[in-house]
Amino acid sequence: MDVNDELRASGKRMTRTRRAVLSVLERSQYPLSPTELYAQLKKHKVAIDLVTVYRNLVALKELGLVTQLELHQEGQVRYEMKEGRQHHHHIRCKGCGRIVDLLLCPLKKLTAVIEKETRFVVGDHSLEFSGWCPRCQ
Amino acid sequence: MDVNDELRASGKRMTRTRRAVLSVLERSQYPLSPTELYAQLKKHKVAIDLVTVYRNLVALKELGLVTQLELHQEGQVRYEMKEGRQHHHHIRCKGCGRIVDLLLCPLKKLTAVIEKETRFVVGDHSLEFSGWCPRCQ
DNA sequence: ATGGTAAATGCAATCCGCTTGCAGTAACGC
DNA sequence: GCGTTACTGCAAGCGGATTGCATTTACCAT
Repeated sequence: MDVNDELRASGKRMTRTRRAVLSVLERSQYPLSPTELYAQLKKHKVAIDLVTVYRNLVALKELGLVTQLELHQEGQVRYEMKEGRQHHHHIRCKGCGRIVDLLLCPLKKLTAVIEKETRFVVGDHSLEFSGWCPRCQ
Repeated sequence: MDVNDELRASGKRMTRTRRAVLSVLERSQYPLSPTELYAQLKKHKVAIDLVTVYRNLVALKELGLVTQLELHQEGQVRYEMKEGRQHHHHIRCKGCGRIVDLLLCPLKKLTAVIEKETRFVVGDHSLEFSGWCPRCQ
């Protein structure tokens, strides 16, 4: 089932702007904020309103095609394509803002411990690091 | 060195409003957002401006007396007294919003791994869980 | 291919958490 | 007490995100 079919399957449509949003997200090496995504679209001469960017991101998130993340102390959200990538976390440089993937998640076991101790059913977790990248140290 | 001395030591003062902010934070069983803190103060008939709450929280954070945290998908920050408590994380119920302390942090070793792999110097991390509490399941 | 309908869009306005500027107030060392 | 300067309140402002509404557009049924 390709993206187009997934959209249709939940009553959504593939539009000019949605295609453009997906395309920029797919090309990006790091998670984008709505504003950054908007800027990219402008640069590629795509006529689109910032509001439409926001609404498309919400739609794609609902569909499970993109992941929303909130980096520590950034005050904005970011999105990245899910598309086959496994669950992972990020580290952000306090100097230059560069964001790097961490290809690990150590929280499987911990989740079980927490569920036992708190009697919560654990849904999501959020884990983000910040620090200084090699260049900014 | 008590709170009063700590304030003076960094050129700050103990004021009526600051005392009230500290008092509410000390009494709270869970981390408070500035707005919640403001509401508590109103309830206790403390005349104070919301801006002053914000500014006091910044000051107390700079002094290292309180910890600021950002829970996943909440869109606001929270503060809790540091006062002898060890580093820990939280879980938040998606139903009722209740916040519970998790008295553990499994990230010491992981931090070393990350530093080796990414060549970042890791500063902070943020780890928050969300799920469903016993009552809301 | 075309017409109907509901999703999607653009624009303006609005919300909400938080910050800033500034003039007046008050803490506290002398 | 007095003077310095941190602190406060009020108003205004800011940035990210959301909402209302009239218009446009995707796409299914015909």
